[in-house]
Amino acid sequence: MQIGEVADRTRLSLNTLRHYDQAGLVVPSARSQGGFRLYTETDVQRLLTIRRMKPLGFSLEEMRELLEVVDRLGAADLPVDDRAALRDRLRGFQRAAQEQRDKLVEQLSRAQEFIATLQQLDDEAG
Amino acid sequence: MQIGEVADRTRLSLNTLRHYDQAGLVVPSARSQGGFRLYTETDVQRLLTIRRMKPLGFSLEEMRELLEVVDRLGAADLPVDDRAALRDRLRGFQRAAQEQRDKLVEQLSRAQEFIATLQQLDDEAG
DNA sequence: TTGCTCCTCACGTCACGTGAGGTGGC
DNA sequence: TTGCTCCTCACGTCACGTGAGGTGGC
Repeated sequence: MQIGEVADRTRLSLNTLRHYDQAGLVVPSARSQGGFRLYTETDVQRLLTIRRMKPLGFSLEEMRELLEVVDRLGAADLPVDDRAALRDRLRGFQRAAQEQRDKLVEQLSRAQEFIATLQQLDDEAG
Repeated sequence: MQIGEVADRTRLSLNTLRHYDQAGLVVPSARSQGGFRLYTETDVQRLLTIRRMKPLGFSLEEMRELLEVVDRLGAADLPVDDRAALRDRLRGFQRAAQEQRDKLVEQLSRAQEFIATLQQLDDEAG
């Protein structure tokens, strides 16, 4: 799949996709002879996951780490110690994600208040 | 009120306050002899309003414009034409705010899904 | 061959953050 | 006088956006 189709499917810009490639967040699985980025279905799923994470305010580097942890946890034969360490890191991300979600909820309700204030102002000006 | 107290009350950083000053978004009402920024209660209220708007993703310039419209609508003697024009601009901002809020709500639910996925992964790894 | 898609620099932008070096004010 | 708060540059950063000039591929 070329970058254009991926951009359409993920609603991410061409530049964003190139930026994620350069940042090592989602490196396309292959390149064509001419150097065109070639994405697999798995790559696209990864990008969609990233899009879900974005509102939680993680940096690209943090998202890269989280995805790495998730990938490695998926591996079949993993030493028990490694698995435990990975789960600890995963829990750290979980906590951060939940805190960020709580903040988002609060921001949303403040934004809601603000919108109500605008409405009131409009009514008054009528 | 000096910048430090304002930072505490608004939970905005010193740098952010200076940046808003330079951007013309909230210019402190006065300066001390020595050049210290002096904020009034009105300035602080303005900053709190901005904090409410921030999640809606407006640029500093757009927030500046919106606040100007709101301020000018508050004026007592305003030609009818001006008032109508200001209300039009206000409605534009209202629409943008509502759209942004809708997007935020959607992002939040996607983030929620993501958190659930993380939880599931953690459970499975147990 | 044409035209659409893609490529890599390189520089710009937005909203700040981070020192460095210096001064104000109770 | 001391120490804490504040000041202005100037440069850095993060996540991209925006051309410029060139090439790939059906």
